[in-house]
This record gives sequence, C-alpha cells and structure tokens, in this order.
Amino acid sequence: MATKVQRRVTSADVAREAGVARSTVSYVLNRTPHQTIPDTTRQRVLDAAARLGYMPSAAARTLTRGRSDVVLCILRPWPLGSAAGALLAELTAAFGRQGLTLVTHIEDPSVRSLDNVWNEISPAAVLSYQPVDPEAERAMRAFGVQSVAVLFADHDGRAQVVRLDSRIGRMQAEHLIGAGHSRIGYAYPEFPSLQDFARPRLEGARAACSDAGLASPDVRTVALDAASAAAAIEHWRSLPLPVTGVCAYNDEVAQALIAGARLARVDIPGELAVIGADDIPAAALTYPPLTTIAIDHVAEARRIVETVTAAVAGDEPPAVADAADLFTIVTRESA
Amino acid sequence: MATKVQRRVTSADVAREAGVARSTVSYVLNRTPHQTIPDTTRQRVLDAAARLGYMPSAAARTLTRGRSDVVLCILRPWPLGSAAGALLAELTAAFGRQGLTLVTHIEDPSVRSLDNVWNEISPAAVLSYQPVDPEAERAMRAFGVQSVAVLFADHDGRAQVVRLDSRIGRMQAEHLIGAGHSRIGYAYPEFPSLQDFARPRLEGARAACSDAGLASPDVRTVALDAASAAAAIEHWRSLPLPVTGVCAYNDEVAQALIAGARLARVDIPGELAVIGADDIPAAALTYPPLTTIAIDHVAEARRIVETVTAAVAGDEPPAVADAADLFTIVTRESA
DNA sequence: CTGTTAGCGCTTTCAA
DNA sequence: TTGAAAGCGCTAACAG
Repeated sequence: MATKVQRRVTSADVAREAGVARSTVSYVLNRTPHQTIPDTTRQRVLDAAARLGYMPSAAARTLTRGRSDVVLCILRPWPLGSAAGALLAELTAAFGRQGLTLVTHIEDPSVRSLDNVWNEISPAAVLSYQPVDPEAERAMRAFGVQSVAVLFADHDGRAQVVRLDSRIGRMQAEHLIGAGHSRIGYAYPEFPSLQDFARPRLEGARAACSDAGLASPDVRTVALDAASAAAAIEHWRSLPLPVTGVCAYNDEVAQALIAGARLARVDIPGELAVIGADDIPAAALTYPPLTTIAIDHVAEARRIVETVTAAVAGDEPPAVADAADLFTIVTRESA
Repeated sequence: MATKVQRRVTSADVAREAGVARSTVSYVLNRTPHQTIPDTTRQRVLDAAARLGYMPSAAARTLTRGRSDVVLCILRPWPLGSAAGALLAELTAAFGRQGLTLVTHIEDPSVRSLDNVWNEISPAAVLSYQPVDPEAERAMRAFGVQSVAVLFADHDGRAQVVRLDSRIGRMQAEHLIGAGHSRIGYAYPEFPSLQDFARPRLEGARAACSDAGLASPDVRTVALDAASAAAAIEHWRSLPLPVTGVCAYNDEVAQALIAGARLARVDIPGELAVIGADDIPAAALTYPPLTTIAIDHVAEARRIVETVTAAVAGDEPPAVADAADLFTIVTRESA
C-alpha cells in the first residue's frame, strides 16, 4: 500500500511520452530559431506535455541560461502612495503579457545588500526608482542582467531613463503663471528618500519660472502636518514680494498645504493658489478640491515595458518619445 | 592581447584555492548540522572565499534544494495605500534579517496565472493578502513551498492567519458606542478586490453592536467621491432611527465621507461622527482631522516573520498572540 | 572529518 | 531533423 510519490514532471518524461529526445522537447517548447521541426513531431510533443501537465522548471532554466524571466523593480522604503501602486499594477500586467514576471523589492541597504537580492532572483532586467550606483550596475550586467533602467531621473549616463518628472514641475508652474501668478513657491517633501523624485520636479518648476522671466520658486520643505505647512505659508506671505501660487511636490504635500492654510487662516485659492501632482483619489476629496497633474500610468507602463523588453531581447531600444503626453492637468478649485 | 573573460567564481574555485573538496566548502558556508569541521579548515575556506569574492549562486542552490530563499507576497491590483506600503517595508526588513528576501507581485489572473509566478520564483513561503484557493495551495506545497500564510482573514482552514482585522471594526464601533451613539453605520468600500479586507472589519463592527445590544450597523457602499458619500449620509440620516456614528472601512473612505458631509451640509462630528482606520498621514490633514485606528506595523511584521520563518525551518509556529495590541485608537476631532 | 559521486532539470553544441 | 552528451553550480548521501 505504498503511496505513490509525486515526482515532478520533467522534460524527460515528456520526451519519453512523445517518443523523442529531450532536446527535441526543448526545441519545440522554446520555438528555437533555426531548428525546423516537422509538424507531426511538434504536435506529438505538445500533446504529451499537455497530457502530463508539464511545467518547465524555471529554476533549472535560470541556472542554464544564467538569468530568469523575472524583472526586478527596486523601491526604497518611502511612503508608497496610490500613484506608485497604480503604476506598479500596470507595469506588472504589461510585463506579464510579454512573459516576464515583475516583482518588487523594497531595498533597505542597512538590512540586506542589493547584491544579495539580484543574486537571489537572477533577474532579466532591473528597474530602479532611483539612480543606480555605476559600480553596482556594472556588477549586475556582468552577472547577466540584460537591462538596468532608471525610472524618474532627469538625466543619467548609461542607464535608461524613462520618465521625465521635470515635465510635471514645469506644467505646475506654467499653470500658475498662466493664471497670473508672478511669484511662485515650491513645497518640497520632507522625507529623505523622496529627494530623487522631488529634485526633477522642482527643476521643472524652476525652468518654467526662468522661461517666463520670473524669479526662481521659493522652496520650503513641508512635512505632512498642518503646522509645518502653516509655517511655510506664513513665510511665503511675509516675503517682500509674496508668493501667491505654490507647486506642491505631490498631492499629499498639497493636502498638508490645504490643512496649513486653514490653520493660518489663508484662503485657497483666493489668497494662495495650490497645485498638486499625481492625481491621487484623495485629491478630489479635499476642500477645496485640488488642481493637480494626472499621470497616464497605462501609457507610461507600456513605454517602460517596450524599452525593457527590447533590451532583454537584445534589440535596440525604441526611440524615446517625448514624455509630455503622459501628463494632463486636472483643474479643480484650488488653483 | 586577448581580454580575460570574467568567469563566475564558483565553489570549485574556492575549494581549489583552499585546498579542500567542494563539499567541504558547502558544509562550511552552510554551517551544515552534524558536520563538524576543524577550525583551521573552516578558516581556510572562509579566507579563500573572501579572497575570491565568492558569492554562491542562488539559482543553483534553488535547483538542488527545490526552493529559493525568497518569500513571495501576493497582492491584488488595487489596494496599495500607504498602510500597505508601510507594512511591506517592515516585512521586507524583518525577513531580510532572517536571510530571506521578500518580493511582492501584483497578481492579475487575467494576465498571468499564479502558477507561473511561483514556478518562476520557487519561493520558500508565500504570503497572500487574500484567501488562497485550496487547490493552488496544495499545488504550491507539493512544489516545495514551505509555508502559505494568509494575512488578513478572519478564519481559514489550513492556511495560517496572522492579523485579525475584525478587531479594527470592533474597536471603531466600540468607540462610537462608548461616545453614546446607539445607531451605527458602516461605510463599505466599493472596489471589488478590497472585499476580502473589508468583510472582517465589518464583522467586527457587527459583533460590537450585537454585544452592546444594538442593531447591526447599517451598511452602505461608499465610492471615493463626495457625491457617493453624500448619498450614503443622506440615507443614514433619513432612517427612522438615524445613524449618528459611522465606521469607515479605512481612512480614504472616511475622507470621502468628510467630503460628502460638506456637500450634504452635515456637520462632523456634531451631526455625524466618523471614524477611520489605518491612520494614514492624510488622516491628520483632513478637516476635521480624523479619529482612526492606528496599526503597529513593526510589531505586526515581527509576528508574521516569526510565524513564517518557523514554518520555513520546519518548526512549530509560535503561539499566535492576541492581535489586540497591534491596534490603537487615535482620537482626533471627527468622533 | 574529508572527499567522491550522483543528481537537480534544462539548454545547446555537435554528430549522426 | 533528431539524439547523445556535456555542462550550469550547488547539495547531500555515502565511503573512506
């Protein structure tokens, strides 16, 4: 009465079942180029695989090929908001359609070095939300990672850059300028690991002011509490040439500004216009509802996936289209 | 002038360098139990490994052991709020200290079946935010996954349950009841994939009402917009015995309620008390600021990691402590 | 206590 | 076109 042990179905089993060699199974299942297989053989293999419920071992393939079909996305322990969540969901789906599995890892260098992580995954590509140490990138590529892409940076040497967040800052400032504001403030986030996102946005706002012949935005760091925001607002209003319109790093900072304005008894948008970024659901729930910049996550994900899959396949990356069309302004009562 | 090809350093190289057999290297580096190694040999191996910059190939180890040192956390496409992000960050760090690498994958069954994902990763354990299909769990375990843990469910057959969200709903309702409210409402989230989180919370609120001898909460689905919330509020106030205190599924829904109350010209907390859950940063920025239930993510992560690492090591899981101490009420002006 | 050996499951030359 | 065989790098049973 021995219980049958559940051995894993291997390609050898399929080969035996189909009456061919293991290599043939491999060729058929991988559509290996330059290997023509008669349709009858092919069909026999496919049938046998289906009959046995064969599922190729990714671990073994990873060992021989030197890389898996996983794309590793590296995040820092910053506050993961709904905007990031939405993009990740789109990315995961888009990579999935290409046969690649996206997983994300929240990097904390004090706990676990990045080396350990990519060794553990052997990813086909690495996506990073922040600049990657050139030395680390070299190591990864030597290790077999086909593509190292940095999202959200203004410029970078060898790594590929996909989204230009400076456009966001520029659009924010241009909107305020177009509405007649001539002295712009910028509410910068407090959280340290957000700096890499915030800098390009701020630069964009700076450029817009400069183009319009205005002074550079007055930058204040604003924490996510009303008191901190109120202090910034009072500072802006106390300037010789007071700030009348402010770009917030994102919608959360903008929420803080709205709370701070109430505390400081400043009317929005009457005395101070505020514009956010990301268009999170809560942006429509504040009072007054928040004008903000919406991001087309679907288009963005598609673009990222195109670039990365090309690199993984060894092709030239497609021309990087202008990023401007990823962003739309959503006008609500705050600006 | 041929360029030296960068071969990967393998355990064979280390063995050669140290003048021992490959198995010895493996024993030393893995601290294999029941294999005593003289300190001098051990040291020689360690030195050789360091000198060569040896990094064991996780892919190869995965193939032989049948599983990696990766813990796979499965999410559904939407719920990524700051609360989930905070927990993930803590989990990642806590697993990292145990030598396990946590990665998360946003599951979208219409794109990529879960089978593909765990085959690709060969995880040591799977953490799921929602109930796992028993058939899938069986398959995973047969495949080598040591532990399948379901976070956030009220009860479940074989899978391990870690957090009892019903406590959250209970605390919300008890707070309102303690403040004198005798007719409670519940604002249920609209998004379908949130149902698995929401049900336990609602059940907790139900139990609290029942314990207090009150009618069950009046449940309305509230989308993340002011109009939807206003409709719910008007419904509650039109009841023969009007609702005067409402538990929101989470802080975002509570934000919608606050916006809806403004639209419906209902005063919070004067005419309607609102209590949220999760204590996201924005909860302190609404007007009025939101009373809510804070979650101790650090303690929670520790608990989850203890349970899962025990299972991975083949030990008995530690006794599940009462979950009550994970939650704290944060009182602000809204209730 | 150390070394030899046999896999883990797949890919990919190289012959037949 | 198909098949045999040599790895990929590591672990673990078994001898010595």
